[in-house]
Amino acid sequence: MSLPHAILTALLEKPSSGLELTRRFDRSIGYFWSATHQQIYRELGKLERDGLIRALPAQGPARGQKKQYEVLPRGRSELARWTAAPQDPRPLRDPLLLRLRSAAVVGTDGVAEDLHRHLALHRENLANYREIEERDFPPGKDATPDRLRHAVLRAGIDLETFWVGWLEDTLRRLGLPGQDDTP
Amino acid sequence: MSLPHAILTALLEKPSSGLELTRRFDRSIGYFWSATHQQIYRELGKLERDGLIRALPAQGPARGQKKQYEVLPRGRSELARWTAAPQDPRPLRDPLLLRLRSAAVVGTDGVAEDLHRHLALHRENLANYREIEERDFPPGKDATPDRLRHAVLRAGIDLETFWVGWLEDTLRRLGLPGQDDTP
DNA sequence: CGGAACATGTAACCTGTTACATGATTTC
DNA sequence: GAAATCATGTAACAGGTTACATGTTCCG
Repeated sequence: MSLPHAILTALLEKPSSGLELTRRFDRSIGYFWSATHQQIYRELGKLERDGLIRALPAQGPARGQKKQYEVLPRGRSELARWTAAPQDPRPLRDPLLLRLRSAAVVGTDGVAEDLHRHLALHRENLANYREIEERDFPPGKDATPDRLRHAVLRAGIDLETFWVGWLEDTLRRLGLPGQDDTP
Repeated sequence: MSLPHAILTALLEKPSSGLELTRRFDRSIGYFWSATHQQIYRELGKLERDGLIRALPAQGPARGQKKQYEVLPRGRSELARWTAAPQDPRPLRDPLLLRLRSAAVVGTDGVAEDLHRHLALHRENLANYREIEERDFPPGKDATPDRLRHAVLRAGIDLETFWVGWLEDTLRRLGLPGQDDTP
């Protein structure tokens, strides 16, 4: 439902090949919409067949040859249509919360260790996002597109902040804080 | 990957029929793991074939007849195994953040209205969760299972709090706060 | 008896995941 | 010329969504 629109957005920001897109989905775009290269190639084929994007002219066989894509007018208007249309917020679906609920029934063996691991990962993400914020959004950049991209990054920062705080708190309340809960 | 374990948890908390499970997935469990009745019936069949749960003895035809399920020992140990096993945090995948990023490219038409709608929905959820907290977790309930369930609810509350704050902030920064941004 | 609500299911489809296949280019 | 890396793809499967089908019980 959203992958094609993620790809259209990425290609409008900068025309790319499949592999370049994959790389970008491992960095900036992937921070809020992840995708593997298999998904991306499949979707690129579909978008091309539907006339929303096209491959820049290239000769020779397909395999192993770089293929650059760009968005066609129909692709841009489809993206504009999707962006303007209302959408309901997706219900939360988080395995970690489910796991705590099941731990309330079958016991907490192994859970605290994994919460510590998650905590470390979220701290890493948070540090990473903060670096990006300092680098890409110094005070003063005020055009609307920048404000929108900054708002998206802030969401990432605030969500990671939430996880770090919640995990610290939960570990403390479980009485199994381990050795490194307040570094 | 997690639906069967959500169902096992729910059935351990209280043996239920398919429809009762569906109802519970619309309330408490669904707050962090949503599922439709079609998914649930499909999965119940699979869990029964695999010997993790069983239907309590009932005669007559299947259609239209209530069917109560309970967890078998193998089901409980599978749930315990899953709960103890490490899992990586799922990468974020949020259509609303993607939409803001695309709005940075194709324009913000229609976006602010929908952000207001989301804001109202998140405020409702938040009020709902706070009521549940007051009702189900008065100060003093301190057994570990309660602390775990309370931690899960706190995550819901904190996440909704994040969304409300982020949406208010984003609407303000976009300069399109509408009429009811600080009620 | 007829309609509403209860209750269980089937089928088709779409999206995402995992494992593997294949050709091209670079590097030693 | 062998190995590593770049680059594009295929196939099979798992999980989630949407639409529909069917029988039962309750109530006026």
